Amino acid sequence: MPELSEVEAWRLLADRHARDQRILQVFAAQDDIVFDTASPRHFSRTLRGREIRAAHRRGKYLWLELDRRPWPLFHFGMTGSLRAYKHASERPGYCKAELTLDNGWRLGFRNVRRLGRVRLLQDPSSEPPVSRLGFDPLLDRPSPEEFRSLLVRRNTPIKALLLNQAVFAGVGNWIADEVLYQARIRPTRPASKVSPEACERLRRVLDRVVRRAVAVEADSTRFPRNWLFHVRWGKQHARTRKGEPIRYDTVGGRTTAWVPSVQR
DNA sequence: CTCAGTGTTCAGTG
DNA sequence: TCACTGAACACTGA
Repeated sequence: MPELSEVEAWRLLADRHARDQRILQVFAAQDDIVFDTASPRHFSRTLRGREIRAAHRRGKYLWLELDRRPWPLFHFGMTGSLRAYKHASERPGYCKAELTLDNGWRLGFRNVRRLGRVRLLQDPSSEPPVSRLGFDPLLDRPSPEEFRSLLVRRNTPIKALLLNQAVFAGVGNWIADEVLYQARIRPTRPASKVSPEACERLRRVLDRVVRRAVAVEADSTRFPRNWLFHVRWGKQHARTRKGEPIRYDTVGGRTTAWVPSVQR
């Protein structure tokens, strides 16, 4: 699930439930893949008793600002999520970390495929991996010139460039397909060959799609009806709402849903 | 049983 | 060193 809008929705969830709350208890699963640097035991001991000041996000990374460093950083991988609930009995399956707060709420980090990560860092915003991220479409508003400069001298397909977190932080497979469809650009088009007009459409569409998805807290049932999102997994013979046939190809190493009659 | 998936990293190539 | 590609990682559900 986790692209920019989902992670932003979880940031809001964490911020609402945990801001100015003390961490009374920590559960950390025995999992040295998800806890790839700080051990579960070290994670628990470090966080217990701390107070949460705020939740932050950049790209697909989420971290908590505490009253004392280090701070926890979360990445959700392909199948992670964050949940809030009140009782241990509601702890979701594949829960890798859970914080119990003094207001009674619990925050649970779930990760089925174990491609997600939990780390402890002194200053997540200024050190890798967050410091290596490119512009974040929600936090940063690049000018047309700045945006255009991201595409020049790039020979990779525009779809692959959109997935590059060092360039477009937070854009994942569905956002990339959605914005290319709405901006009417072929996913395979080399980034440097995207025309200035198409580049400007892309900038505006990316801004609009991300803001809209965040405005409904990433609830896809509330995405506008004409978005490709709703039909992109219809698979064979899938069509847009207007009846345009959807095609599936691998671009940038990922399955790409696109509409040849619209994206030229 | 096989395969794909809302992601990232790293080895290998040019 | 840089840009880029494709496989590996891990596990569930179709």
